[in-house]
Amino acid sequence: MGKKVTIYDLAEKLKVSPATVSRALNDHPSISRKTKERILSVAKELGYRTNKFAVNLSKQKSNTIGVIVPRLNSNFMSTVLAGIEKVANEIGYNLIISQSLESAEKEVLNAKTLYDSGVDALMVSLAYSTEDFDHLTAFTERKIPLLFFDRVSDLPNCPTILIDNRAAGYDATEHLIQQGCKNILHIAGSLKRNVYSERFEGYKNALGQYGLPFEKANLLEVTLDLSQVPEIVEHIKKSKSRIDGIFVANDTFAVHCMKELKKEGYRIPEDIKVIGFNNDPVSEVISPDLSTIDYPGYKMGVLAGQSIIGHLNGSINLQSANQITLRHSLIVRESTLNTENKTE
Amino acid sequence: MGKKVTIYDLAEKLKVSPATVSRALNDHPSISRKTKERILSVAKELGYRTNKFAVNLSKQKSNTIGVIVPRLNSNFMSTVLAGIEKVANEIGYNLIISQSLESAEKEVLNAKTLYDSGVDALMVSLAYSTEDFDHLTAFTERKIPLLFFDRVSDLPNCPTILIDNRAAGYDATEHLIQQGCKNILHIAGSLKRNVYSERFEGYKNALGQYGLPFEKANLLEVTLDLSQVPEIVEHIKKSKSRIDGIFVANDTFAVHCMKELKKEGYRIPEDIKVIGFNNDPVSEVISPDLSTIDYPGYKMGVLAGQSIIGHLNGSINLQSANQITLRHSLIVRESTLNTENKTE
DNA sequence: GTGAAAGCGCTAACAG
DNA sequence: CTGTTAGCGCTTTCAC
Repeated sequence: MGKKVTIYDLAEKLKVSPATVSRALNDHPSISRKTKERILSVAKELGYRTNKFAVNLSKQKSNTIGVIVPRLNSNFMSTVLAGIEKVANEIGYNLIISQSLESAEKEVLNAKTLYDSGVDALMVSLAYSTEDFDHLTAFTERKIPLLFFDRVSDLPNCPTILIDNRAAGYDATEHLIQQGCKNILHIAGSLKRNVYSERFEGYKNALGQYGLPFEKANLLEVTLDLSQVPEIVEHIKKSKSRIDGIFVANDTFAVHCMKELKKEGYRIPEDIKVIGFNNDPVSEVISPDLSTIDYPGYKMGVLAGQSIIGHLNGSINLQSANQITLRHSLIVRESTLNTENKTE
Repeated sequence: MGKKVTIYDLAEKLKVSPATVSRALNDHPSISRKTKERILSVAKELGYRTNKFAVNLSKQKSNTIGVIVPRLNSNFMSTVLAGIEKVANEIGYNLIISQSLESAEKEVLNAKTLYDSGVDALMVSLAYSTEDFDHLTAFTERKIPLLFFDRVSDLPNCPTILIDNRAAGYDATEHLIQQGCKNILHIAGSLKRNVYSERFEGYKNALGQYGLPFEKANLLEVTLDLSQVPEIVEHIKKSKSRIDGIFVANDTFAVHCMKELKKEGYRIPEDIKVIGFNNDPVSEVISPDLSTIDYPGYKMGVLAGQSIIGHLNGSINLQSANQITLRHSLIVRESTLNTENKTE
């Protein structure tokens, strides 16, 4: 592999113009089959490799998609990313991935960097603390496709892809109610984010629907950091009216609550039933295994990728903000088993 | 935010040359404090944003690091990536992440793409099926730093970062032996990859050290796909001499084996002891909780990032191929508890 | 301390 | 079907 072969080298060697070489290399229709072949063969022979820097500058695009996620290392997010990467990779786009670590400031910085890097599109799932979206409107103003997934915003004209969190929250809560729970605790993440606020709404709606009162004390808004598990359990122990069901906004946290509750002598599902969210691998490993809401992360990634690529190719009209809602589903396992017959 | 402000616009407005503007923007020493300030202020005022495409072309570098991993969506890998991203992000490098999906062909393709994209450095963790490394030598030939982590190669002059898999395999096996196991099964991944072959070696060494014979039938080389769990369990049930210990090359697989074994009536650790590898979150969730080897993934990512950046900055000599070995540690939990006193 | 000018390698409008 | 000619926006010698 030699050093730096350019289209000029090829042009010179073949006694044609650089333009012709460029066209041949890009399979331009108006180049004779013959010269195309000659050029291609010499290119291969000399080990020519196209210089993306030059292409990018000339075309003002980079064949690159930027992604900002709260964090890479959660099962759900890495699964989504795997889906995105797969489709991006297949059609030859590179993926620049950055994490906001749930910090709005970092999200802003990342957005700036990606903007300056000249990404052709941006996909984001918002940080906990993000409140305004100026760092993102810069993209839409420049007509750079901007897509939200999972943790979305209400920015106009931006495709979003998510599940119906309200319905999912409703389903989870309804299930607990149907299994006999009367006093259900809900453990939520930051209510600034749609995913948590809507799950909470679903929870409230279900309570209302079944004639159960919503107690303020039964909503715990936390960061879902595992270090908070003990205080949650403490809360449950101290609760005036006995809590007999918990709807947790994610499986990991749910599972660790279960562990702690079991240590404290609670029997699940006899004393207290638990349902999580996400269908994380841990939900199948805990004992009793955890009822949950299946969240199709990989599919979400794939669809997000396809959607953004559609916009990039102009095959979808960016103006008509479209929203894709994926189907979730309730997964019933042992942690919410109705044991009334046995325990009564 | 206006449209496309270039250094020429600034130059014109300020009656200076583009060169001066460029220097000022890059904080070049030979520009007077005064003009520097003027330029900077006008730049801000006009909303100037540097065009990376032009910079890249001019400098022939991209401020971008490529990463190829087998897959994004494993807890271990996403944790490593989180570490890499953190340090890359901090010093202003972008990360292009791609997955080989354990396929050598895809790895080759990804390498080509990243090469053409002009990444300044490449970090890779090899696919199962990769056998030769021509797709990677292209990088070293062009003096592009190439680093391996976790699944490494023996390519000369490439920094690698890993743990001592042989010692870790030894430790795991030794632990089982010390807990009274006499007939230990080892479930390995592709023995083409250092991580698995060396864990296997460690296993064999430990057996030898303790005077236990190594039975070929006790080595199972699998893809570690969960669909293989049933056949593993079948193997255990059918084994001539009763298997009393299993050393599994990763926790996820170990955990699912445990579930299946429990279903089949095996008591863990009484009938059979199990130890995994990675200290994956699931290892703490299964019951009995799983003994394992702690694998510092995040730290590995951080160090890998720092190492490659050191090379990029020239602060480390690329020629002196260095190898960083991280410390692993045995984590003893219930799944390997010696219950002899109780059961005898 | 600042300017002029030559690239960096490729693309694309316009001619022929 | 092919060549000419400007860019794309920034960096960087080499002068002054």
